[in-house]
Amino acid sequence: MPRSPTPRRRATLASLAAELKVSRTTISNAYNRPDQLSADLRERVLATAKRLGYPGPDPVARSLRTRKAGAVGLMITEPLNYSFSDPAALDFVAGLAESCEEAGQGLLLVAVGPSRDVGDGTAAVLAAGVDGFVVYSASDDDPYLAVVRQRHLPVVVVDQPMDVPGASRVCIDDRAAMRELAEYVVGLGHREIGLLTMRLGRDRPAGEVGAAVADPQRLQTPHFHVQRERIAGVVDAITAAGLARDSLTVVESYEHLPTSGGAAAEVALSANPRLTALMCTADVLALSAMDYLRGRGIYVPGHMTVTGFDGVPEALRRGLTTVAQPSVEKGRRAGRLLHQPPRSGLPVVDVLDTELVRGRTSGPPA
Amino acid sequence: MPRSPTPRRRATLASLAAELKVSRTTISNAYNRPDQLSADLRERVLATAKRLGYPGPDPVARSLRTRKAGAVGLMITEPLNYSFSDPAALDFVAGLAESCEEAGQGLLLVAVGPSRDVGDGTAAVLAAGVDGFVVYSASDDDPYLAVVRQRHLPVVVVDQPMDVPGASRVCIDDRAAMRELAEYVVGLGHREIGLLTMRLGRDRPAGEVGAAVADPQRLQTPHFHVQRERIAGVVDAITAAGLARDSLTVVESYEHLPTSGGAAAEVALSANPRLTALMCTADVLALSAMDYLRGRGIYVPGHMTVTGFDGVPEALRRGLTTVAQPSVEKGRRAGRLLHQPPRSGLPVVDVLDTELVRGRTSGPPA
DNA sequence: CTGAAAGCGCTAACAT
DNA sequence: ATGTTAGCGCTTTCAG
Repeated sequence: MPRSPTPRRRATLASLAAELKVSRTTISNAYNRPDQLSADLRERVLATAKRLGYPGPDPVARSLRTRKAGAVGLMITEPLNYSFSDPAALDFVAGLAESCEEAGQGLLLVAVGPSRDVGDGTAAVLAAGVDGFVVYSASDDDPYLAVVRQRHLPVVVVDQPMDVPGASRVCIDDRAAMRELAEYVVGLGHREIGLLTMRLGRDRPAGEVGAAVADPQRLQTPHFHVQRERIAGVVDAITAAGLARDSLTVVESYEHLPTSGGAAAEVALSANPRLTALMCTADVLALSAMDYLRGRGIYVPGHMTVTGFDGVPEALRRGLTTVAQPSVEKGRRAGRLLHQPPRSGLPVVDVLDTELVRGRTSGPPA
Repeated sequence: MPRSPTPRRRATLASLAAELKVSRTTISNAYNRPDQLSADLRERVLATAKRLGYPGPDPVARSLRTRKAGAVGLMITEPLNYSFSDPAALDFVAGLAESCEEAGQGLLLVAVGPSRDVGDGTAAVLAAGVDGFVVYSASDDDPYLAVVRQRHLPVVVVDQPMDVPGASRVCIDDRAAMRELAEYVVGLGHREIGLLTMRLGRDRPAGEVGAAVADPQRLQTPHFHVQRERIAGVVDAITAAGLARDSLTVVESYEHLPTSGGAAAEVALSANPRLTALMCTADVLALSAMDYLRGRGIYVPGHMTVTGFDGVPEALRRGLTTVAQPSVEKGRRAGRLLHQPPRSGLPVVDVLDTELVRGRTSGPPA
């Protein structure tokens, strides 16, 4: 009569070996190197394993021994549930997931809400059993980034920050892309332009909520390289066109909510009612701004030109003028860089192409 | 002069202990139980750690010892990149991620593409260092599910399959929800109804591609409980209304692509041109079907009633008549069930509420 | 093809 | 408050 399939003490490789009166090596080989033992013996091992309810070598113990976790960690600074509402971020995750799947690796989403205390020794970033990290769009001074770096694991950065020694980076040329878009907008004749951007720093100025015009000082402390570059791109275009710097009204959104774009648009328009174009550093911002404008009876592009950035499906569907960037491919590349590091061992910077999409939300000023 | 921050051999807890001439326990305590040693000593430990580039206790070794991985695995049968294109699945993941974040746990996306060989000992499911699994909508006979169960870890099932011994389950009453929707459609006067459904089995009938009418035999072998129940719900309504069983044309879509709904609609309409309503077991199917219909000049709801299932944002925005289910909440509950198992230790079944959404895509037959 | 020995890096009891 | 002891479960040389 067969023994109970669930012995009190969970079966281990050792107990299986004892049961079969063979060495642990043999059991290990049965799982990891089938060619190292007779098919017959292997068969017996597997059968006994099933009988004893042995699930195969413990992944954690194996990881300890082999120094391979079989997974990569994805560090996102935003709360996870926000990231899941930004289609661009999502596409990125999908691309990364795809490359992990190909490589037979797991993808560990690391909980790095801004709320969590870094000092906490149990921080998930520290606890993650992974072979490397992908850092998605972190601020220059993200404390978690420091923690990740400390672990001495391979790191691939996506978008930002720029300067992580030893880390490869996948990005686009944000400045050039935004400049091209701004040149197009300026070329249409716009002279009073609003620029709605995401958070410029991890902090927010004391007492501020929602969105506010970013004063020059705020623009000097940009902890997010990407936003900085995109703003610079617009300034480049404006300057090149001989316009005054103050034809540009920059509004920073502190929150990343579905309605943030509308709120920022409102702030921009009350700061400068003569705006004829709203450029946004993300499609989600632009789409929300459009919803807001429609609610106010301001027609796009008749009364107001609106542009975005990212080229997410919904934006393209709605004809938004924007810069399309290959978010999915970013994810794939980031994964690949981790799974198959460059032969040289030196970090690489992978700059992907973007494309200006002239949609139906831009036109000459009224 | 301080030593090089990167010694050839990576610093370990033991080497730190040696350096400081204290026991390993003390170092361990410095990280895990700050209250167990003098603040002073702890300070010294941390300083030396920094000097030696010691990143803190190795997560894998700690996991082995404590038997906690600090992460839960999410097993999705579909390829990951598909899942990232279904908003309902995505919402679910977002909810799960949220609850993991709350619990300070990581979320490991396990690569379980249909392509991977289960026999492969390196299957990611086996290799995942996790404390439990969430199984999202797997077929009754999913081979990976068997593998997961073998690991003797806590398992929470979402939607399906029904019968996983020992596993809690989060679900909705698919049959009742679909029946209510079908009653509404029948109540509008429809007598020839098409039902477009996702895959009914892991396999597909030999030689089939795209979509095909599901014959009675195929309807007998439903490896997906959810689809089965939803179909049953429609049949319930039809039967209750005194209609013949053959007023219903069931079409099964074998692929899960953005255009699958349209393809299935085409199949349904050529199988029975007199259809006046297309009910779909997923919003993504319905939305695609609507696109198809529009392309053919078939107006909704004038010429054709279309209904969906899930209540994803885009569907609600487009006014689809559908059943809204709380996908995000499903994810949260699943996570919670894993992180805070019921006191009793007994598996629970958590049936969430759904809501019939009477949109603008349903009306009386032409 | 199989086995014996030696840890991987850590923490949990249990002293002291 | 700190140290000692004893593994967690596995893989990997290296010999037979």
